[in-house]
Amino acid sequence: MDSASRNFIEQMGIIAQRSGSPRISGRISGLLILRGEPVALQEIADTLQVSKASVSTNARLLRDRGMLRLTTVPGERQDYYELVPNPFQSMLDLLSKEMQQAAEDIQQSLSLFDDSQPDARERVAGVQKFYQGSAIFLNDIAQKLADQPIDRPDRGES
Amino acid sequence: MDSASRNFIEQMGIIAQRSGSPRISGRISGLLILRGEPVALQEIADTLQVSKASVSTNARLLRDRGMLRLTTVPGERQDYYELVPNPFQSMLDLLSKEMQQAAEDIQQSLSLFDDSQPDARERVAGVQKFYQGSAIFLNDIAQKLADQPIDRPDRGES
DNA sequence: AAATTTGTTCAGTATTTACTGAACAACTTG
DNA sequence: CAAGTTGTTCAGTAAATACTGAACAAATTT
Repeated sequence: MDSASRNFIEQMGIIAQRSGSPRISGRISGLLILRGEPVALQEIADTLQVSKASVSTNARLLRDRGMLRLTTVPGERQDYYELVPNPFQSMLDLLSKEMQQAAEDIQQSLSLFDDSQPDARERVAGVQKFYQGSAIFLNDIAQKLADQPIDRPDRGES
Repeated sequence: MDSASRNFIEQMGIIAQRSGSPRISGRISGLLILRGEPVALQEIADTLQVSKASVSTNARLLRDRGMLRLTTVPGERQDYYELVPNPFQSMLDLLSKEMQQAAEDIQQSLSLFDDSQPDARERVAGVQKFYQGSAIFLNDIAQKLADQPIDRPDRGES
């Protein structure tokens, strides 16, 4: 593997880590972005020089976030992973859902306040609005992103 | 302190933790949102039942993020912390800067690719665009948020 | 200047998280 | 059905992070 690719993969690992995800998950994304086609689990492990246990765990994490999907190859027994058509849209979709969750948690908390401290209640309501609004905004961004996929030009379905 | 307030503070702690920040930093934000006025460092520590060392460290973290500011009270020796007028705008501003940083890191990485793998290079460029675009979007959201502060109605300056 | 107040830093600890190797389960092939 | 392949789970370990108490520094008061 060339040094530019290695650099990109490591970069993606660092970015993942900065945003609170396991470094390996970022590296996996990086590798699959570079490849642009399905890659076998064992090959991912070999290329990144990590255990297949880690690849299994982190690939599932990314799958749960909707960024990867499992594919199979006729006549092959191995699992292949590839990017979904618009991985970052999926990422934002999930982020939006998390913000929505936070909004609901605060909404719940807000309902516990009585009228004895109207100002505080008002400010909590403001926080709730922020999370609610952010969830919506993120959703909007994800929508706009749907028009400019980052992985492959196009591929059709069946 | 009433149970609604305690609940909100804990909720903010959990949300902070979910997004990769120390739980205490979330609790401090929560407390200051409820209060809506400057609170002394020692009082924060007492109220949250954590060491003042933790409050000192985490308050600085929040200050670095632009969410809190240090204020002083005439005739008082203690440090007082309060929310800035629009704490969540500040938060998004910083998030935007981080995305911008990621965009630049990938840009740097992108420049290392030669013409031998045009497709991969193209996809990396797509990732770069995503981060770049997200940084801009976040900035836009922050701007819109500037109109609806969440802490106090208004307060003037001097 | 001694005593007091107050915030920060730092060493140490506890907790959490990431990762690995090995055992296992499911499945396929001979 | 024995042998081989492949992914997952789990126990254990290594590494990172959060937090505390204590020492310290800076400033104020007596």
